[in-house]
Amino acid sequence: MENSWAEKWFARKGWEPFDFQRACWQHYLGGKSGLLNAPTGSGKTLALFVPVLMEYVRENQGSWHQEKKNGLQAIWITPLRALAQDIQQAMNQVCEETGIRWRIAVRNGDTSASERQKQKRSMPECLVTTPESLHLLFTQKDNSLLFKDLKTVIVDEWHELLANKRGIQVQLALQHLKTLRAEPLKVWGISATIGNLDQAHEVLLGASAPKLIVRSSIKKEIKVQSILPDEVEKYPWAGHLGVKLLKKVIPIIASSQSVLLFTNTRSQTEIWYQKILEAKPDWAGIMAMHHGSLDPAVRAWVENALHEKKLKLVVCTSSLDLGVDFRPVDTVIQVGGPKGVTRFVQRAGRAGHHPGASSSIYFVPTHSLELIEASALRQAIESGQYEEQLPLEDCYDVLIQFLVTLAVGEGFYPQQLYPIIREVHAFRTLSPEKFAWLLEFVTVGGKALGSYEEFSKIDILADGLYKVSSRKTAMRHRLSMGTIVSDPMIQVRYLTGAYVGAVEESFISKLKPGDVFWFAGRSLEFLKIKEMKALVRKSKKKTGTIPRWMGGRMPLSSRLAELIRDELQKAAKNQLNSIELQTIHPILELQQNLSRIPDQSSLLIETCKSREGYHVFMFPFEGRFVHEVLAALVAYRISISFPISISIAMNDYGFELLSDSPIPIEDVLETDLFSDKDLMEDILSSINESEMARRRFREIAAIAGLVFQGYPGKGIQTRHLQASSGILYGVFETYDPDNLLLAQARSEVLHIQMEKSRLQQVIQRINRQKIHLLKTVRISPFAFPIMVDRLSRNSLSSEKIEDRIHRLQAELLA
DNA sequence: GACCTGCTGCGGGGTG
Repeated sequence: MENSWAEKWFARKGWEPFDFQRACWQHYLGGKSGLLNAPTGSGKTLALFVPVLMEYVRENQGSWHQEKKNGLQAIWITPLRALAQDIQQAMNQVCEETGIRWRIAVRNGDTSASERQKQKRSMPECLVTTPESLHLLFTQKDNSLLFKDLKTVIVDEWHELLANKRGIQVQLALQHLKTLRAEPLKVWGISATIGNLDQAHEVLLGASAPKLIVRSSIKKEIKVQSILPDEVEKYPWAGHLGVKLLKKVIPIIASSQSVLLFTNTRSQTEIWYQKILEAKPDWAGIMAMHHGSLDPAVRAWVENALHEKKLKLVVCTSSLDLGVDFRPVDTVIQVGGPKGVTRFVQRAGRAGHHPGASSSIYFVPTHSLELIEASALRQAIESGQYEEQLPLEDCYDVLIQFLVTLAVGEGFYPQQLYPIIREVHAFRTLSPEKFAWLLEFVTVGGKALGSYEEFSKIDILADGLYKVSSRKTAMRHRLSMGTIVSDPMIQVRYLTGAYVGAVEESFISKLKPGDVFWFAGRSLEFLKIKEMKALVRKSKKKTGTIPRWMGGRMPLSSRLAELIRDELQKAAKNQLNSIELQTIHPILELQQNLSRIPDQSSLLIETCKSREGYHVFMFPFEGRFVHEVLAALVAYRISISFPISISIAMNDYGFELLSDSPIPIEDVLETDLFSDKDLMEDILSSINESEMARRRFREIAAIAGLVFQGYPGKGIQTRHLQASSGILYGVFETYDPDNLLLAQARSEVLHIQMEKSRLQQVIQRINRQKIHLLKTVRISPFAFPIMVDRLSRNSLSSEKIEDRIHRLQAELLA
């Protein structure tokens, strides 16, 4: 009977609670922790907020009208600031309608100083916050008092945090909060569907926690509709823009109320925005653009206008993947392969955003082969195959930051802290020796930095308490908390001083005064750099470079890669059971005639001679990160026996080796080109590992608080970041070779950058596969995009500089 | 002959 008010309240609203909501109530009131798996827009916030209230009412003997202030009862962690207000509103509505007097407050970077003060005097019953802001609370004076009444922590969108360092922050925060409470703390995660929900549960709640995953039975129907070119033979074989299908996209937008058009890159967003505006000038006031380099104020305006149904179209990047939960959108268009099933489903879910509604998404291929990807995506959705989000481990940078956080706050005793850290999934194997190393590092700067005062952050007080006493250290630490390290950005402003947005410094540094570029939907002429700002004015010129940013490269997920190989297998057997495969048939036929279509049991290798030289193409279909390493490995192993210079290129489908002399591929295939033997050694010899580790170290040094990075988008203070982290790297290498942060940098190169485990699986797969080595008379449709990729950029090369010069000389003399 | 790229996320407080 104790949840009767909730039932009545639902009934009064004419709702029927979903089964999963009831299940959450039951488990929650039974004192359990767990993980909720439900699609967005299905009422998952209510599923957990309502039982939190129920418990409160129960503990107050049914009286919820009391005036007595209660302490903080629940913390709601969200990865996005933009979600906080929405959650707060939804909760406030529940409280208003049920009459429960709860104060629900938001605390994040937008929270004003006065609001912070207010919260300090008296905490609300429920705090909606980010992982970073929660950690900032731990640096406050007497902060443990804030949490004395805490009963619940809910981690929203856990799948977004699980696989990155923010997820480790969440793990650390949970473990710490548990120690502040005598009563057991209830912890619930909310997650979208991912391939490893069990693991998501374990990481959040601990290996020893009883497994409790509540799955909603709500099936979100997702319809995938590809926009097909009229004549696939004439559609580009390579490329990434897809604007040739603009004519077919316009009518879809025209007949919709509000559309989100997702692209994969910021420059692609700029281009599509321009092209649509050219085609439909009358949409000028009702369409907008949204990506990470735009002025935050513009972005906020767009989000708001979307909410108020003022916009017909927003062209965007992943910046709108999340955070439009409560915004009305009826059509979603995806331009280009989304590279992963989860991302695609996430985007599709932006449309028809309420229980029961189906979502439909239009897919616009940017080149012909991408149609295979569309077909694979549909298969993935039908069979429910999602990517896994793999948790990170042993991130000492995050742990160092946390140690300083605790020391800035109330301080810690190492012998008490160590077992607590060991309870955290990411550090469950942390040895006492390593912990001792970390303590030495934060107190005296380790072996290398001992003489520098600024690296001796924590003092050991007389009673053994580890505490930061320097106010300057404390302040700097608060300013640089968090695990997100941005690239150096430079502001773009008009001569009048008006702010346009921020672009990577590397882009601006390539421009000459007078160059014209498109940015934020405007044609701008670059004038000069002044006070670390790029000054521009409006230009009438319609042509110009589009800025390129230095974003991520988003390789094809291994799940989707596997499904693409499945689709190829079907095509090879002529089972064209999707409209996409039928459409692309002429190209597949050409591939078949010139070469062959690889299936799951075979690896296709093509060789070809052209004016450029001798090509070898291999098609593992494993995504560009893996191909990059694989290509370097193969080139290296060839070069051991045959001293020829080889340049390499790759895309998500395969890679190319190019040389001016014939590549003896038959011979090297016989010598176990893909052998497991000495695999890692050969890989490390074939790539510039130390340079990669050095670059990786930049982020680690920033998170560990060794270099102060300032704020992103605020000038160019970050310029020296690479330099100073590079110096530190060198110092550690020489004077402190056992430094755990160096080891971490190398491990991140291997596991994150090169996807080591995936690489090993690929090698194993290739060794099982039958190799088809074919000589083609001209470049095949599969090989063409890889070649284009190489032509369009100066791809990395295994060729030594001297060799290249020699070759160029020889060409000149010939 | 076809082609010309590379995402997102966060963020001071104690004292006078």
